[in-house]
Amino acid sequence: MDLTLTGLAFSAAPGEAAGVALNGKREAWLAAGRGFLEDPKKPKAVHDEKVARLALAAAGIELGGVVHDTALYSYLLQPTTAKHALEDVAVRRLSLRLSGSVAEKADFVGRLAGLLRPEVEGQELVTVFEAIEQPLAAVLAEMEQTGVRLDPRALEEMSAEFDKEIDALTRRTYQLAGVEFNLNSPKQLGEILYEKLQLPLPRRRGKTQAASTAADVLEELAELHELPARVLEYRELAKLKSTYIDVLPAKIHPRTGRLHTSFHQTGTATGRLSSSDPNLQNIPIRTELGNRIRAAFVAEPGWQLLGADYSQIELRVLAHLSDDPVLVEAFQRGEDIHARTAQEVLGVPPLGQTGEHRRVAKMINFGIIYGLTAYGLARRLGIEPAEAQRYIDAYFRRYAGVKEFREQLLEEVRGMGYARTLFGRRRPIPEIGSRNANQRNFAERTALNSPLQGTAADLIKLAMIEIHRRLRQEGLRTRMLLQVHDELLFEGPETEAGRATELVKAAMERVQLPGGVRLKVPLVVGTGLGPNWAALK
DNA sequence: CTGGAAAGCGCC
DNA sequence: AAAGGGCGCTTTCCAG
Repeated sequence: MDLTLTGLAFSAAPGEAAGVALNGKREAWLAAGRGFLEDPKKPKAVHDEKVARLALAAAGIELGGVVHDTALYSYLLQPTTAKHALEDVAVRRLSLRLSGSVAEKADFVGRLAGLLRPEVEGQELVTVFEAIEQPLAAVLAEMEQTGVRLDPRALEEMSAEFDKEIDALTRRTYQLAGVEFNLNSPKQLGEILYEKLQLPLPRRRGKTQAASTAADVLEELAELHELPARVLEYRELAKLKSTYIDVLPAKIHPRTGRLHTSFHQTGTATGRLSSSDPNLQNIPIRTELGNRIRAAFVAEPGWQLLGADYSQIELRVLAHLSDDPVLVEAFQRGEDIHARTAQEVLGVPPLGQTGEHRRVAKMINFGIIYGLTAYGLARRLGIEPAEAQRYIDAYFRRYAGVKEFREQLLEEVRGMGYARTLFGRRRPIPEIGSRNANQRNFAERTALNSPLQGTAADLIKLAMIEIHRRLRQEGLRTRMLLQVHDELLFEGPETEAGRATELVKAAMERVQLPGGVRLKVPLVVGTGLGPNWAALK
């Protein structure tokens, strides 16, 4: 089909998806497709630009022919703005409101493409758009449509079991409090802890100065009284039950029998994806009970799940961007980075290191990525701020390249007003020049973190595009299911698991930066196969 | 009854 | 004055 597409819009009736393509003469074609997924919770409409792409494909319009995407343009230009649906962008950029007709949408898309494309070009965002976001959209659409299999019976069993335990913990807590109250209410719990039981009031936190009952506070109070200990147990169970155990089975699609998340490509300030309805990027893994929920994500009979994750990707990006000799050398030699930091900062040679040394070093490494303060590190390590400050000073002495990088980066962001990833993706940080120290400190943490988190996001997105292409090229049936920031989940026939593993690992390790740039440090990828998501060892 | 803010917490 | 970056979901609580 000979179309010069200059835009994409979307509109949908129940069970139907429609794509609108627009050419240079502002004539619109409507391509409708039936049989796309309906959201059982929202039977009204599909309403998603990725589905519109599939509708176009169904009508024989090549996805490769699409050259503009106004939602993605708008996002790349203003990633800290929340909404990029056509309605929102039209109001923001054209001061025009949609009346609803498909032809009007097509018209607006055309006008917006003409307005936004030159801005994208002027801000050197074309590479990010063409090499990353545009090709990624179709990959995400396919992942959403594929969905992931969930064993609802496993969760139903857990539901009954959790009910019993939650009930027992509730009764025990009431007994310890000497009164019944709403355990889900931090306000009521605070009254019990700090008034009735006279437990020591923690430092007031947050803008409301409410008496905190957060987990780290309760952990300390648990040394003094049984009640906070039981509340912590109650909270873990209640959280898992209300957020996952009771919700996920209800979201299994009646026609596919699988769970279909939505991946949002225009939802984060840094370039990461997000996931919702349900969010499959926050499935529990940390605790024993949580891991049982993860184990309910399973492969079809005769198939296996394949997991692949980047190891320490943000620290590797930091090594590349900063060119710090110690950090680069450590990664080039394949060292355990937390052990190396323990050696550099705590002065303990690898063979003399205890678990505690490593825990502290790990906290410091993570803290660096997030722009830690002495106070924050002290609170997390349970030490004095002065001691934490000595660690931070020691870190920047030993990793002088990181210190230098941070200073140059802040200087650049002050001058430009935005931070950039290795690929040129931007994040505006206007508060970097604020006279309010609070705002400015926050901005400086953002300025350091955004290029690290954002470059890591760029890298895995590139890997996803390449993996999708190669799986297809090799004729494999293995399909991509989920992305969880530095991890990918696949499902495929057992018979091709070996080939798929090699393909995925190779693509992730050899991910090519636009312009043929190579990272100064290797990208290390771990893989695992198993019948369920918790068993990918 | 609905919407939104807050608190809290799941993940990377 | 706050005190580590990025998300989404649940519950409570309160205002309209």
